Amino acid sequence: MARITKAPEERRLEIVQTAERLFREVGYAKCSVEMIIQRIGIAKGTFYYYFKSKEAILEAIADQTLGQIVEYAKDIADNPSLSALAKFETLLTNSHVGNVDTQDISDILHLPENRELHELTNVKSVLQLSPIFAKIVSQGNQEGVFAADRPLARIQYVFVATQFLLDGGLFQFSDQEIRERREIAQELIEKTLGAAPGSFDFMNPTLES
Amino acid sequence: MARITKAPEERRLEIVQTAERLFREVGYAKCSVEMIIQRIGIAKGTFYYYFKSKEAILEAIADQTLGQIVEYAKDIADNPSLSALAKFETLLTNSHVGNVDTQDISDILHLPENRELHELTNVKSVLQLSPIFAKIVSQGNQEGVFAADRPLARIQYVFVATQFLLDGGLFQFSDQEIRERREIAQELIEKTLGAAPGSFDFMNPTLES
DNA sequence: ATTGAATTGACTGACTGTCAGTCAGTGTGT
DNA sequence: ACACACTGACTGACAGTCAGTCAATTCAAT
Repeated sequence: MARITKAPEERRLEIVQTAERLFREVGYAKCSVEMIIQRIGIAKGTFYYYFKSKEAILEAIADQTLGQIVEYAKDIADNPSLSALAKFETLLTNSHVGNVDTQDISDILHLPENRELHELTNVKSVLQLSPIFAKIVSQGNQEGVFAADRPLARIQYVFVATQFLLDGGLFQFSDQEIRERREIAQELIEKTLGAAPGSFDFMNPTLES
Repeated sequence: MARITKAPEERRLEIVQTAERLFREVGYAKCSVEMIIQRIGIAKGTFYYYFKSKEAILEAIADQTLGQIVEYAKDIADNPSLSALAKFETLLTNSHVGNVDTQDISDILHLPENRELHELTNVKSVLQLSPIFAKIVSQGNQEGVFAADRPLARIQYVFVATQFLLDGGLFQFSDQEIRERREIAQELIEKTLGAAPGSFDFMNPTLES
């Protein structure tokens, strides 16, 4: 077959992007390496030249996505002109923080067959994002809006609960159940951080359109 | 080969038990159906005569274990001579409730390669156990030791956090980190249920041996 | 400067081994 | 003679390997 060489960067990206699209279309388990390489038009060996296993590329995709989110969160957290509460509002309402899934990738992750990847991503996102949130909590302590010792442990607790309970597919809750649990989440986050009741009202907008 | 026929019940149990032990020893993914049947001395077809897939037996094992725990929890919850707090203490300290894993099966579940099963079990245990806990919370409300509306949603929130955060392998925390997070957990559970500070001291025993 | 030999590293694809799952058929108790 | 437990060779699919190919790059000799 005609041999086409590309810059490693480019090839790697090509493989990642194609794999990502296929994982979304048919699910990780059902997507064979064969499918990926045929779609691109490369040989089996090329795939394994870049990735040591099929799982490795999955992690690469997840890490890449999470990396973008972490970067975004850091930007917000380090912005000196925002109050702690404003930072929380930005991170929790806008954006995909607290919900690892980019719009694009969320479908993949919520397929039942991708449970494993999903949990992996959830865990990683908690571990990487919680220190950033903890920093914001410390800022809030200094501003006097929070009163929370051991910010990291506290943030992790509520983060995990919110992440795993409210995040997409895991618990198959109805809209009503989700709404109720989000209200509880707000109350508990406020209590956990020692914030005034209502501080996190943005989590439960009363939609009057 | 010499053909040995057994009562279906017995055969089924034999398969489940052997599979359970092997999953523990080598992990679910790395344990082939071949291994299981060779250990027992049956043919491939026999395995598939009893279970429609490899995953099916995994679920059977998980369900069986969870079933025992749920039954135990129900017994405690329905015991009219125990106070709500006593019930919580029994369920949270003794036993494997809030930690699906039986001593025996916990090793399997915490192998990294069994992440999928692990999450499955965690989710199922939350869904099945939380209504039981919610009942105890209602009892506590009547006794005046708790003040918690929407008990189910509340319980699920703290349950998920505690389960996913503190349970075994997921977050690879050190002993020190676990201890700190358990203290936070106690505080938040008390706040969630509107219980007096210290009500759940049994969660963090000061060990003076 | 030009040649061409040596080296590198991206790339190939036939091949291996493994495994989940199937099925046509066999033995056994009632 | 019937049904039900059981058999094991077989299939198809797949992840991963490896010996080798090819083109670009480097560099030493002319």
